[in-house]
Amino acid sequence: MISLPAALDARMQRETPLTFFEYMVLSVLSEQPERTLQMSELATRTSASLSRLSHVVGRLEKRCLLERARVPGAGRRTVATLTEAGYREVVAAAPGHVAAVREYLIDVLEPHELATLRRIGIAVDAAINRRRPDVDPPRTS
Amino acid sequence: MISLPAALDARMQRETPLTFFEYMVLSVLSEQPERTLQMSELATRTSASLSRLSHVVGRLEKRCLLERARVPGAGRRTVATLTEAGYREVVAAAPGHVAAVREYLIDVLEPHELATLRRIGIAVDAAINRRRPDVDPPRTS
DNA sequence: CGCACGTTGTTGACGCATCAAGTTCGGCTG
DNA sequence: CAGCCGAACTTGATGCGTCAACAACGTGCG
Repeated sequence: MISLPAALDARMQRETPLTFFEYMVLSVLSEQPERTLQMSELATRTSASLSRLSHVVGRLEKRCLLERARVPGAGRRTVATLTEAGYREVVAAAPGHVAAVREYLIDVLEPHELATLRRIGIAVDAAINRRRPDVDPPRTS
Repeated sequence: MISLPAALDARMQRETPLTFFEYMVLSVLSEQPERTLQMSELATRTSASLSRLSHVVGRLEKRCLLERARVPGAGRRTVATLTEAGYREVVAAAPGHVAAVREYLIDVLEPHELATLRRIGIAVDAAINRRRPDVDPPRTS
């Protein structure tokens, strides 16, 4: 559990100019209808805090892989949209990412082990979010 | 896999003045005969790079939780030794750490799921270390 | 006997995550 | 309709991890 994320991240950065998390962000966007998603929605889908996402999106914007735009007349809502360059970047990176995950995880497990791992993930997530259902919560105490 | 380490780390830092990794370091030391271990050995047992360990040990030393000492006549060998204060710190932190791991992982799993998870861990570790058996390798290319 | 090399650690610079504070909206309430 | 509150982001400071370079120490080879 400790080694796997580190190993994946290390390998990704060797083969592509993308962090694992950056890849997740771009990847989620690429699957969206207009390649566009609101920041807070993007945050929950990548299981990141809004703060972290904002920083990362800021960097990705500087690298011209996506763009931000305020949604007028809708509070402070902001959407991020994948650019053409960003789309090409994800597409180029995808095979390597998939291969890494297969090599380190999927391919070394029996089908029933994978199924169990899936159940474990769901159970653990539930346990974590039971008393702390929010990421980046406002200070209530 | 992504959420669990973050959740554990967050909870530890709320309840104790120790990072999960700092806890591991102190904990490993506390189980040693003289509460003493060589840096490189400590690094492998905490699955960290020597560099990372050196930084962390440096900080822990500033906080007087352990001490470093060169071993004369043995290359550049250095050993870290837990102080009394360090020992008290681990002992105080231990129950919280154990409780957190139980709450988020152990207690939400069926025994057979836990057993499978164990096998998964071993398989994944093997896959990761197959072609990259060294941490912090010298640049050979 | 000297020096080149491998081992073992340490250090500094840099990048990323986190936390707390600030900002900008809309909506509700009195 | 005025002020207040919460939602949705952003920003800046701080701390940790990583990488590459360096440092210190034996050892074996020529």
